[in-house]
Amino acid sequence: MTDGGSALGGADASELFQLLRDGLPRTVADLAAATGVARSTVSLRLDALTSLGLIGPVDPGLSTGGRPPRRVALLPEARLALAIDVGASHVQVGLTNLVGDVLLRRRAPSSVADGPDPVLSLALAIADPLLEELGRDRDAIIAVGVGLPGPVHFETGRPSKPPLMPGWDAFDVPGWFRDHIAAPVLVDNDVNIMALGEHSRLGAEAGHFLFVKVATGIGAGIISGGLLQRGAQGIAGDIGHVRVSRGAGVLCRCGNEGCLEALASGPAVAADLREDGIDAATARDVVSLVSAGDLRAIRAVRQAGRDLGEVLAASISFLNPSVISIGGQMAAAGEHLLAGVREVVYQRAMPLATRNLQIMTARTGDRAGLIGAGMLAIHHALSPQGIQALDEKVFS
Amino acid sequence: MTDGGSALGGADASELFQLLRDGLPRTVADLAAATGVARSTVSLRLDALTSLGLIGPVDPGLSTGGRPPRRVALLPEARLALAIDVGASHVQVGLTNLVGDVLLRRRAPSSVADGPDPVLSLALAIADPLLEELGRDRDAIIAVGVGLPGPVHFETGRPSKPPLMPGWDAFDVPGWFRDHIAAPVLVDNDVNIMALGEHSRLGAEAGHFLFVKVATGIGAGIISGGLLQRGAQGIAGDIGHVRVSRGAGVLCRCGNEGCLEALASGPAVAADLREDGIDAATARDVVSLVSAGDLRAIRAVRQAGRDLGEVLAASISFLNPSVISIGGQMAAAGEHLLAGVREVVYQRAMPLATRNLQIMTARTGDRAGLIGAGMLAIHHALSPQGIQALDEKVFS
DNA sequence: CGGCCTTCCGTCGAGTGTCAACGAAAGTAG
DNA sequence: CTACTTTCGTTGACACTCGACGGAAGGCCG
Repeated sequence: MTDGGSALGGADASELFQLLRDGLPRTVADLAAATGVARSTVSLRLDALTSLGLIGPVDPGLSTGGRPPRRVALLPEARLALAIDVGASHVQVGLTNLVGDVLLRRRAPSSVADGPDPVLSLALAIADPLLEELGRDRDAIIAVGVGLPGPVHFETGRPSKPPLMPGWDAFDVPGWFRDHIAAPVLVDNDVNIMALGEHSRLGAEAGHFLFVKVATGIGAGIISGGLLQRGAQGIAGDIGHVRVSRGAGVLCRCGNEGCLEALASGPAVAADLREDGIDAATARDVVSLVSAGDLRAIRAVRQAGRDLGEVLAASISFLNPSVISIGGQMAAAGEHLLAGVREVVYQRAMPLATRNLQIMTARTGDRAGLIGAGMLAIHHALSPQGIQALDEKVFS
Repeated sequence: MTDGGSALGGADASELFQLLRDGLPRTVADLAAATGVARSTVSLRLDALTSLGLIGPVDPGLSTGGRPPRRVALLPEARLALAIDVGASHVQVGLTNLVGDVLLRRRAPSSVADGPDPVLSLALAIADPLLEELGRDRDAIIAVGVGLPGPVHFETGRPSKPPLMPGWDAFDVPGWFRDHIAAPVLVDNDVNIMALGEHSRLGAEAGHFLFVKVATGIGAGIISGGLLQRGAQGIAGDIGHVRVSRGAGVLCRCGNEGCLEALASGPAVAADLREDGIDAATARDVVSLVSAGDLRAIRAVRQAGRDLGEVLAASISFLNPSVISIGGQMAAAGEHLLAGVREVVYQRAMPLATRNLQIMTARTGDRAGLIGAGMLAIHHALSPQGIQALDEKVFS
């Protein structure tokens, strides 16, 4: 059966595999009950998956008076995902296992404005020593996830008219990788990637989830019904240029006035502080001041939280999320930003929508993007189609 | 094979059927190519579906030099869907065929505040003569769709704390029908239903769609990636209580101030006009005045459009829709309302998001809810699971 | 108008995948 | 150590799917 063809039984082994993707061990009887197929059939399909190397036996289950059932589970280290988080001034590269744990990661300065080839080459140059450290090679990579700081046409993996990334417009990122790694490449914008990363570390209660990145810009990623919502042009969640009430007369780099980003982003808060004679230029400076207990910085951050809360109150009415995570550099200002957000949200939004709503700072911190890039890659590679493609590749 | 069991071959006939749901005729070869299974197998499955009565032969295709291929298609009148649109003061009942055409419909005054039993009984009492008019009976009904003017827990079909519907809270609507019609019952809130109805009459370009109802209240239905987005508590799209800039000091019935609904709803515009000494009480009065060319009414409607546009500009940034339809009674004021909306939207929203965005009045008018209720019912009944359930029911 | 060609339909045997049953295996309890 | 319980791997029966084949239905041409 494995002679040049497929090892997967009825091609339904990939469906069975979906149950094991969470990494938890299961007995054959569990799987038979969950899928409705006979135990003997489950056994056959597990053999196929085992021969692919994706699953393996783990310690047997507890005996209930007879022979203890054997248990199988995903082998998390069977393959790796390569996660690449491209920022404006840095690139972060990591390797994750199949459940999304970041095994190794490394950051390096790199200007996205240098164009695709230098940045992606650097990312690969970082990845190789990481692979070596784990004793693996590029063949161990089952998929690549890439986050870029601008709008991306997800289906093709090409950036679409990114404002901050000269030379990247319509560049075929998956095509570039094709010469270097024989694995599928998924590309999405950095906020979506971070949303996926943070979402993956929350429980199932976060089925309707909003991730907000507050840094140099402000953006959001929407996960609804377990799916990332990208919108018609892939720019859903672009909340940085929604007008807020405090914004009359405040000009934004987008050419409009009163945008959220012009009031609540890191540079905007820093500019506010400079007007008070405080030396601050970036989000990082603001966070340092807040950490140091500077009252004026705290007040400014809280006001930024209120501005953000105004927009989030509207988004809560639209989307009715159950969890909102706030990440990005400014999230390091922690509770002060959130206090402002909550103040306005609980005043403005409808009680039913806020009753079970959690608003919190992102748990994943600066690893959100990397984790998300890994999750995006893994999600694709371990999908039924991905498993079948892998099967055809292995038994070619 | 049909002796007490299932007529559907490998239970995959229901998958094949999905291709035929659009009502277009297809040849066996078409279907074989589309599904990847052998022509002979397709033939067998079509036999099973034919014996269910859902599909049938239509005029053969054009010969390409040999025997012309036979073609099969959905029989749209094989079954009916019962559509019920419950409004605050009226109930509208209709019968649709399997592609969602409304065959007959009737409206009757009915106060939703009378409670579930009187309203639903009335709906059935209207439905029976309609059925008779078509020469059918209740057994012809394959599913029931119900729209209610308040939040609904979709999975269970129970209203959840509706403000305007005393006696309906947590009422088991599908359970009520169980004694009267042996068909699945789907319940959703009226705005979602209208969104489904309007969406079904737009082309595939409306994959990311926003429907806005402007009447006594203001609400929205979101369809993203082809799926209706209901949010964590099923109250997504509740945009009536988002604050707008013109709202300082304007009290809303929700207890807050500055809500969109307090400025741009039918009653709110009517109240504005009364301040100018014009006799107007409801949305209907406002629309009449606009139709009559009353300049003050036109100006008020346009201003309401601007207020709405402010909220929609934000929603465009969040969701990045490709089409926005505006329905509800106030939509009858047509271009004047839209002019205000467009004025603000094109000023505020980002160019990329508005570049390919269509903003229009709902094509389906006051039939939106009815069509949507029918589509909801049909969508469920003709899904793979629905077809299998039907099969088991017929060949029990 | 009849013969020939093209294309499609229905049937039938071969092959494959799935299932329930059965005996062997691997534990626990006394 | 024996009896009992539970699970595992195998195996033959059965159902489903596929490709092939002969017949059927229509167009084309002499």
